[in-house]
Amino acid sequence: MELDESIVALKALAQDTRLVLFRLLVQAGPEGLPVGELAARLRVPDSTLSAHLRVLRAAGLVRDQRRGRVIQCHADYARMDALLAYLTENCCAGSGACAPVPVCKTLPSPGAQAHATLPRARQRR
Amino acid sequence: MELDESIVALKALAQDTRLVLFRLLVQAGPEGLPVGELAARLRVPDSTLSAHLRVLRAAGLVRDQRRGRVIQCHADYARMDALLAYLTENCCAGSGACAPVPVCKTLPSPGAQAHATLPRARQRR
DNA sequence: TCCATATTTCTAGTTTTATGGAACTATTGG
DNA sequence: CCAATAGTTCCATAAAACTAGAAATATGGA
Repeated sequence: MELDESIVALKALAQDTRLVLFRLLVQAGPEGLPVGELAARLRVPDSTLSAHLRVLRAAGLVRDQRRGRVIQCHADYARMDALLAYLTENCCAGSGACAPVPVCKTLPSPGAQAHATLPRARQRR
Repeated sequence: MELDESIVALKALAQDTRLVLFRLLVQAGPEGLPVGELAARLRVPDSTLSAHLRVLRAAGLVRDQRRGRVIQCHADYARMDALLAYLTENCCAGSGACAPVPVCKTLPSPGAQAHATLPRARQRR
């Protein structure tokens, strides 16, 4: 991972709601959780949650897939590993003081890598 | 490290200038670098650099000591380790998908090893 | 087709962050 | 004490982020 991507990922995690959200997804395992379930657990309005999810998706930390009406989200472990590796290599190991990069063996995610994002919203008004 | 502290540390690193700045300090080793040297290398005005340093200090990632007129800054490796440990434990290992926590030590001590197990979060439903 | 459910996008208001000039503080040396 | 150097704080401005209601889109089922 490069500097720019790392910044985006760090920004994505550097916010209370999003860090808790991401943690929830990580703990939920490869199956992940539906958007609605996340909103309920975090007690945040749908639109707010959606905004946060967008940030995490843009950072590559969360992916999802539509299952009927429900969109199931899951953490991208490999991406998180890449971030940790970047930090360990560039902001820790550079000094020679740190242990080797932690290599995470990613569990194959169920299903896919596709974003279940809507095609494109029509202009309203 | 707790959630709040992690957020502060993540916010501190989630900015181009500050991440590069911190990386510089890490690479500079325990000696660190003077504030003026940092400003020169990053090509930012003194006041801007000072503001960034303040954020990194507040996050506990950078410390400094005055040597005459010069203030010498250095990275706090232990703090960075704590952040990486938090992320690994809470946002990675919770899934059982990741390797042990990387333990960085400022001084070489053979006894250290990673926390292998983690508090598993409540399963849903 | 029409309706209910799930989620996103739009929009606006509020807050936070980043930036840099100018003034201020601290330290050293003459 | 004075001047020079190293940093910080103060302040204003501009940009970005957070939040959430309302409207729009997507899907499945009766």
